[in-house]
Amino acid sequence: MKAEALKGHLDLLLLAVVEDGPRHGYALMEELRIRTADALDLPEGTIYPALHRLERAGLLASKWTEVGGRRRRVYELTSHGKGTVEEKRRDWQAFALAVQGVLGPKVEPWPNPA
Amino acid sequence: MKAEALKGHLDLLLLAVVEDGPRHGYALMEELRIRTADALDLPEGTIYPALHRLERAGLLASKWTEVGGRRRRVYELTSHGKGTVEEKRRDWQAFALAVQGVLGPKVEPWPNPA
DNA sequence: CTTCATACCTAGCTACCCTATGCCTCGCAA
DNA sequence: TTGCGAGGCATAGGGTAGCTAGGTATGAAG
Repeated sequence: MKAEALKGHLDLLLLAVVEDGPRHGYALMEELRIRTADALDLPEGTIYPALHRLERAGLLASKWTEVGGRRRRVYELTSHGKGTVEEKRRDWQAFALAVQGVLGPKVEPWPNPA
Repeated sequence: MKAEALKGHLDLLLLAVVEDGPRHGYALMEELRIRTADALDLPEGTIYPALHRLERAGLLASKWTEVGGRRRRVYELTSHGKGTVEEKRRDWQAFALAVQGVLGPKVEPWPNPA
């Protein structure tokens, strides 16, 4: 997976996971890796700055916690973040549909679970 | 459509269109716009440098033509480009599937034409 | 006691898309 | 005949954002 591919989509991924419940950075990293079967194995230098950016943007809020002597910064969606994640979902769908449209009928779209 | 969303995927889009037959830059621009119903309306400053990059990388080859007093640079896929576009298609599918997997069952995948 | 996993941070690099601008021709309208 | 829009190409410069590589610290396992 080329690095550039992720650009502009990472925020959505992080927000979407946090949407399922508060998470700390390291857990987000792990969860992205597992939910994508190692397709997205993002380094810490990607995750942490992104979280800080999202917090600065008011989409996430964090608080420090202590678990077994280890400090964790736990993030959760703000109300503004909740709106934004839905917007970004739609943006992704539009983008993916556009790309798929250009690629044409040669490719198999992924299976429809419906 | 945020600008960053495209990063790392433009090459595939351009190669995929040229795969359908030789095209010049301006035509590629128009075709991307039309095939995506205006979802991807890319400026010239995006298209032309990308084409130069792809040619330098040996994926495209160009020749100048003259049509109605207007010079056009027409691009076509090299054999190396043909291999690369297939590889990039697979990369895109893997990436899109990964993102969709993270987004979870909340979103409707696009309709399956099959 | 060393190593590994957990857990956080950031300066600097790099890739690449976009803005803004410039150049040229043709066709058409004022 | 002078403008102007569309067609057609090009590039310097800027901004964004992910990654590399380095740092700090704890707890568990060897």
